[in-house]
Amino acid sequence: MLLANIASAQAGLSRADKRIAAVVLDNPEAATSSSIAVLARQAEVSEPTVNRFCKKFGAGGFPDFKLKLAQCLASGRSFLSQGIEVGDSPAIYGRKIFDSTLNALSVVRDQLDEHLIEIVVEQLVAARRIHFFGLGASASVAKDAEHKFFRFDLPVSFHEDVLMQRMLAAAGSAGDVFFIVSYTGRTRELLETAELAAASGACVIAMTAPDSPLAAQAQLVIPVNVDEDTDIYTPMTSRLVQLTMLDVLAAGVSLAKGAEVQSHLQKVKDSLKSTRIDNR
Amino acid sequence: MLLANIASAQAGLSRADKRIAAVVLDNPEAATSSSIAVLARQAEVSEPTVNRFCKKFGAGGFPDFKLKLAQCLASGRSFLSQGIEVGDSPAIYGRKIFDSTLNALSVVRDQLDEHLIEIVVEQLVAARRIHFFGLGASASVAKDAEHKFFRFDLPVSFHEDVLMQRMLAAAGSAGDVFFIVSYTGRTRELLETAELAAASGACVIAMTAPDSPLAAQAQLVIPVNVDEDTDIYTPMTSRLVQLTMLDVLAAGVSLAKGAEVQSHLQKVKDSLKSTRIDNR
DNA sequence: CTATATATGTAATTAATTTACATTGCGCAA
DNA sequence: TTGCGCAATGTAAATTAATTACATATATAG
Repeated sequence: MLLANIASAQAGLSRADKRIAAVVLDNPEAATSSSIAVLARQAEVSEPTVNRFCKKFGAGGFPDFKLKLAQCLASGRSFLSQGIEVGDSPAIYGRKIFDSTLNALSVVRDQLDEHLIEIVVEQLVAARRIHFFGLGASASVAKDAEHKFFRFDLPVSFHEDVLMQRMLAAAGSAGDVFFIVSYTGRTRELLETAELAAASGACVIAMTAPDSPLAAQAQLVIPVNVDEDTDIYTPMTSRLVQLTMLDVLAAGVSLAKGAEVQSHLQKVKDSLKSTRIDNR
Repeated sequence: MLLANIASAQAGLSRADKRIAAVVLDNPEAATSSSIAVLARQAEVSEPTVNRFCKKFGAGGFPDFKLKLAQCLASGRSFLSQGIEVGDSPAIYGRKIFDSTLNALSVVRDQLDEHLIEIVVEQLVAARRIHFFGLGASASVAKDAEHKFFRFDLPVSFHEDVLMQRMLAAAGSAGDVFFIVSYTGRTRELLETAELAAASGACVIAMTAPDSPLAAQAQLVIPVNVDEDTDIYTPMTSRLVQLTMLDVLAAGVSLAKGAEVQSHLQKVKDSLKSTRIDNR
């Protein structure tokens, strides 16, 4: 975050600030453990200039700046905002992908809407039936959700077949929950399905981009607005954010159902044992 | 890392050190931005005692200690090794889940095997056919892989049907790649499928626990050994690690194929346009 | 070309950290 | 029990780091 700010602001900085930025960007790790005097010397700049530089970037002072820098590095954002390029070695593009994923997750973590989670969990626990719908890349997310919630003895189903989705949506009623996963929130079929479901009196929960038509249609929206380049790669980080959010919801459901799910879990686990080669 | 050390050492500390540890563990965030004087006051201890405490835990001094603490927190390990408990609010269990996910990913990031990635990418690019197999929770990972690699114009298929998997494996030949996803690496059906595939001369790539029977069977193993509690929750973090590894492999494939995939991507994207309500 | 604002540096001040040394308290042998 | 020795902790001084106030330089608009 901080590093990215410095990098992007670099062009519009004054002479001295440019030199400081260059030193910091060149070796951020070193910067986190140097004193203001060392940094000033390296940038060939006076100490107060370094201090002012820090304040310009939102830090309370030099120590605070170092702190933020360290956090920025540790949170795996070192390769942030650096797209994958043609010459990248596996180690480099691997790191870039992990870093951007880590970044996306930590941003979402810091913006978790406690109240929303509470409400969605309530809806899921109370539902007569829960349908997970998704298409394309979001289908595997929905599929994962089905598998996860099934373990908690919820009446779940998953469909990626558009016709099935429509039929179920049209046949919905109060007590049914339609949980629709979509990265864009603009897929026509899912929108129509959401409309049908809403019209039939069911509860529509959308995990999608917050400003999308699908979000507008849904009763509850779990916002997933990760900026990413989908030109070359399919949604990567957004999908992981979605899955992690589902993990959170699943945890909420299991806490809400409490002991009730334990026996069901045991049955599921027992049924899996015989499929493993050493019966563990 | 640091926090975990302090927590585990806590019992064997002296009176003053115990008090410092308690203050730090109680509010690590605050500790990162307080001065040694403030911390000493809170722990009702002298400043040099705090300083010595820092050095005991491998820091060069108090500032270095704060740095390490900040890194530890920023890397999403604050709630680490703290399981979800019954009284947890959504904000708490949400954070715990995100934190453990973040931690798992950053551990894997720091252990990426560049050479392995290179080899797997080569195999995928050269393959005549690629079959993604998985069962249960791993099925949605395999499904995601299919969707992702399809975009790169690779001859992919996905099956979660055990019979289909067996038939395809038995009918395999050199040039076929069987990419098998399994958390445990002990599922009998997948093992037998892997044996069949290997016997038919195909290449078996397993994304699974490194010390499992499936790993032993495979020609290439992408190790995913995340410790997690699967008693209550289905594999969460391991699944995300698997998906992210697949993202890395996909990036590798797209880099390897270069311009060749661009036109295919465009075709896929064009075909999706009309399914979106505003033709974006 | 001057007035004004902005950027940078110098030196002094203040705060933070570390070091050196003194004191306390505790276990243990005589 | 008493006093020796050692580890733990504290005190105060010295060092180092960071910030502030102010002076000077540099650029910019009129």
